[in-house]
Amino acid sequence: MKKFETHTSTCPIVHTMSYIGGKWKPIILGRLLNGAVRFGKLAVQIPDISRKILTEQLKELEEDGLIIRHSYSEKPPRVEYELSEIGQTVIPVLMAMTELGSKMHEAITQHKRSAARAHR
Amino acid sequence: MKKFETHTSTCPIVHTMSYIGGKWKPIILGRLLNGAVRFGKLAVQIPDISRKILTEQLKELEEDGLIIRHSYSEKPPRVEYELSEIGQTVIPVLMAMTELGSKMHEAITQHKRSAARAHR
DNA sequence: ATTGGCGGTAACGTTTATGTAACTAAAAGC
DNA sequence: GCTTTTAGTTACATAAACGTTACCGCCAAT
Repeated sequence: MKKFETHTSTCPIVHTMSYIGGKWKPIILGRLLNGAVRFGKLAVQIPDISRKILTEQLKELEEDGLIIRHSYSEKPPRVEYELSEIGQTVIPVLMAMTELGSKMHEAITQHKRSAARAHR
Repeated sequence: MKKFETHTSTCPIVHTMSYIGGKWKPIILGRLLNGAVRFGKLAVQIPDISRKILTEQLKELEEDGLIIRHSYSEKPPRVEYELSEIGQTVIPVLMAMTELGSKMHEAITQHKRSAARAHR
């Protein structure tokens, strides 16, 4: 079994969280799973994110090399983002998180109902 | 292939992040993989977390039903935390994150070196 | 020359997460 | 009833993340 190191600067989990953690990065990455998507489409598909934050997160992901930015100088300018090779490696984690999220959410909702019932 | 929903309140990834996201929760959960651990030991094993935050995060994990708190009224009081059944379900994600973290960190470090070299 | 779509940036404000220091509770042994 | 150990809590402060609003730069079509 893998070691779960403690020392903050060497723990692999800490690294993972620093690259794909935060409120929006996993969602953005999830949107790029099926190929390149342009900026405007991302903004529409993730309605609750502000454009500023979207730009910011995309820039961080690009700096870390998880995504690639393609800028086409066209009639209306077009900018697309797609997963890089490094970015592809996060797919299993995204899948595991998706898998877990739906199951766990039900279980926890259930758990909280019981807990609420219990302390009455 | 799984759907990666967008709507913030239904996206499974968002749920996952809300339960095990944040700076410390994945680390704490990682420490509980091999069975119950007492409060003091957690504090020692995760040196950079303050006791207040540790308490706080443990309480949240307990409220969500991911961990179980056992309090023994003994000579020096003893409190142990262990993964619940729900908590066990996050193990695959933790493993995937660990797996990813070490590989990706190297790749990204490498990538950033090249990027730095490029813009000189 | 002006308008409209796209992909931003700048200045500023708010919220949420995390941190520090000092204090408390409970029980066993003396 | 005082001390020691463990596991907290309270009050306060700081930092990191996120959000809002308004504006900029480019180009093609009118």
